[in-house]
Amino acid sequence: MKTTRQKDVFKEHQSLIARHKKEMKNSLAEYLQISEEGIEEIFSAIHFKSYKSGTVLVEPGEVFNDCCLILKGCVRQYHLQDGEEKTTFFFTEDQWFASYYSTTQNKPVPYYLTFVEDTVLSMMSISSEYDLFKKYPEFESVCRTGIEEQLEKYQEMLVSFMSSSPIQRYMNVLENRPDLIQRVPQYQLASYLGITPESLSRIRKRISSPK
Amino acid sequence: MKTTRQKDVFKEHQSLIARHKKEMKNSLAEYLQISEEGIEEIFSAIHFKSYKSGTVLVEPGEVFNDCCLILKGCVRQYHLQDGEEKTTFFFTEDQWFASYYSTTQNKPVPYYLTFVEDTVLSMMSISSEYDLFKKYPEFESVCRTGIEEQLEKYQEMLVSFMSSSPIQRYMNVLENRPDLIQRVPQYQLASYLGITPESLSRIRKRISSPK
DNA sequence: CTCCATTATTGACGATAGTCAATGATATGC
DNA sequence: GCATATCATTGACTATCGTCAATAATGGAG
Repeated sequence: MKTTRQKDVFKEHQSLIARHKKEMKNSLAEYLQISEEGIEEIFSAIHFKSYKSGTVLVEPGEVFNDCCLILKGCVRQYHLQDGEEKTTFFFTEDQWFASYYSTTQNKPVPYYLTFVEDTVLSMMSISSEYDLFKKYPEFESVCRTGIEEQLEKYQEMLVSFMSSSPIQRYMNVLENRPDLIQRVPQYQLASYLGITPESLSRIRKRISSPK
Repeated sequence: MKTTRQKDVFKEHQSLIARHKKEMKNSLAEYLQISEEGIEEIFSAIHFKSYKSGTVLVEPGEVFNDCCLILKGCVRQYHLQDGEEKTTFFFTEDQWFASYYSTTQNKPVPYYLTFVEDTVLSMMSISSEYDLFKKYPEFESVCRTGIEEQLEKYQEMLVSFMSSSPIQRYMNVLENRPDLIQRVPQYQLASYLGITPESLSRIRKRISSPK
């Protein structure tokens, strides 16, 4: 994006959105054995939106009502602790996030969600999701399966984090999400690994020159 | 349980199971607006079982097919890493666990589930769960909500673990799950906090005598 | 291109964690 | 109740991390 003017980004995103709209409709029709109108109704609840790098999607104190899927870009979740930013997640292409708790209990989230890059999201409000669940049990089934997968993924992340050292966690990112190291500033990656930027810098040094 | 003979434990568990059966049927009828027969069918898929402390529920290499709710007792999840036990979860009363991944993909789990205490579980095989979902969308709805809650809980645990130091994690357990400190051997708690038993011992000392 | 703000690296030092070994305390089985 | 295995604590030492401060590199804005 470095030398690309915003206008171009926007244009690029528009065609990307058009492509994804088509794909998504096809997937819906493929996975759901329901009427054409049903597909239309579900599809029309999905919104596509383009965001500029550095902007904020949600911040502490706000209720977060949407389920978001990343079509392109990167979203960072973090909160402030004693004035320090603690980065807890990086969401990238094909990952989704939501806060059912915030929506159903009408409670503000305790974290920020910001865009690390120019980003394109598809999103559905959780209240329409719930309405559609009632109307189309098959849709609920598909989403439930997705939630089960997500649950298992977070369990694994927790297990992995709990049972490894900072250096192992860094190697783990190197292996499983190598793109992150390019996409994300190092001080954000550091707190994502549960350490300080200085420590991460030294870990990288240790790895590159294993004397 | 120390001075209780196994026969007594069993008897105690039998009456506990009887009580929970009644309660659970009532809850089903309360939360699900479906026919009497539907309630019966769902209820009959739930099994109640009593386990002795120290025994194993699942071990690496086995496929884990049940969704388990703890009525009484404590289950520990751990795996071996370089010959070391890494404890990753303690499940206690009213908590549930399952591995949808293991069941649906027919893949063995990579961890042990063992009983830290004499334990009573109610369980449903995930395949019957899925069958019942098809037949009773309302049942799926209720379970889906439970899974959403669980997902959010694990996200929060991960955030909490990532953004705190060993001593903060210990204080966190002291605050949120004080019973664990009594119920669970310290070396297991240590690896649950991501540290060695020696370090936990020193942390406890630091806290008790803050010179 | 230059300037300036932000980010990354390095150094020095104290605090904490890991490791290995020894000793105490506790539980468990016989 | 005693013997033994397991678990918890302590000590000594090393490695790593956090902190604070200084310097170097990077990247945007104008």
